[in-house]
Amino acid sequence: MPGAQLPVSSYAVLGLLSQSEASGYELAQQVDGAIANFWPMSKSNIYGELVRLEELAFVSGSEVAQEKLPTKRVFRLTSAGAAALDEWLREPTFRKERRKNSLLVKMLFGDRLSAEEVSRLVDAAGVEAEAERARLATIVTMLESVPSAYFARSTALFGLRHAEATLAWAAEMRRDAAARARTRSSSLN
Amino acid sequence: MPGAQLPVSSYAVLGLLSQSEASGYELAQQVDGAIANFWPMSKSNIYGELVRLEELAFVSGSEVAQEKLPTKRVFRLTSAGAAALDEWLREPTFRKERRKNSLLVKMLFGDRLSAEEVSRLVDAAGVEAEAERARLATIVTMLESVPSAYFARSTALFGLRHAEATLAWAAEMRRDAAARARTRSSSLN
DNA sequence: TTTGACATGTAAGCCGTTACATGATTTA
DNA sequence: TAAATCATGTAACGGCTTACATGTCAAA
Repeated sequence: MPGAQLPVSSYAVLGLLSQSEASGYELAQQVDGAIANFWPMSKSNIYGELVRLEELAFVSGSEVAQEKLPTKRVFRLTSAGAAALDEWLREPTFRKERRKNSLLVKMLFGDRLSAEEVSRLVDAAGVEAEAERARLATIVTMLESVPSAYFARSTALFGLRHAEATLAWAAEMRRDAAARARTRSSSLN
Repeated sequence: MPGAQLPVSSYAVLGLLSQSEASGYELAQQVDGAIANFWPMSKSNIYGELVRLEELAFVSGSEVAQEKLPTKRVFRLTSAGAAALDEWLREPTFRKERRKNSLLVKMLFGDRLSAEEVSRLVDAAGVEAEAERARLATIVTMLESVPSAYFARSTALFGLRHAEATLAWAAEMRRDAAARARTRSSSLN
């Protein structure tokens, strides 16, 4: 009876709690810092997961009073939670995530647009990808010198390579569009 | 009053209907053929969209009786539907799709795994990416010779470049893991 | 004095999935 | 005779989002 399958968000929370105990509020901050790049979670989502995980006894929360600040509930991973996390981490069979990409939906129906409008879409995607590329390149370089951030760096590197792929694609699209414009205008003459 | 924002799935259906009228059943088949790579939709999803789009008068359905086959409802795009589609297609501001990737969640917590277990994850991702690469490379090449499939090819090319990016990343991870194993064993001596 | 950080949650609702339900016809 | 294709949908539910609700304290 291997653990009931939980949403990935559950394991993301378990993973964070495996590094250090935290309140829901603190988890939300941590998510924005690291995981959000490839697994965004809203505040409500996190609080909801904590309820679920506590019912499963995968985490246990205890109130911690603070001076001059509201009392918070700090959660820590239980051994059952750690076992569930590790089991999931080892599964190489990540259910195939269908990557949804509305840019490609637009591209597919590019026939309905003018060449200029298509270019605008491609350029916008390129600009976005370049920003992402620069952002991730910085992070990857920074983490290079931090041995303990080996795995964090690897996730950023994945994003970097994919941003580069998008840029390469955009460049190819621009070249193709130019070539297309030539053959089309010549066939019109 | 630019159109109320509909889910991307609505526009995907409108896009397909802009190419030819079709029944829900036929749309489901078309989705599996092309769009599913970057915007999968279930049968129920499609039927649901058709209900919504018909209420909005973006499509209109009419029953078509068939010999020896069940009657079907064939939908065609209305001019209002075409306008809504084109407006959406032109928007270069695709709301940022959070690309969710559970592999990266696992990688981020790679510290909890042994080097072998991490390798297994990376290898599995590599195998999957290679299959995807090969599949898409074939499609891109095939569509190369079909001028009318220009945009379909461009979507496949995007997927191809991203599969290559994943492969490149996996290769880097393997190299890093090897280097890491060396420095770690030497520091243990 | 108002804004922002700290802190926790509920409510409503959308998008989408899987499973279920039905029924004729064709093919193996 | 069983399975697949054609054809349309409903039901139930899961995951997640946004907006709402509340309240203290520190800083600008």
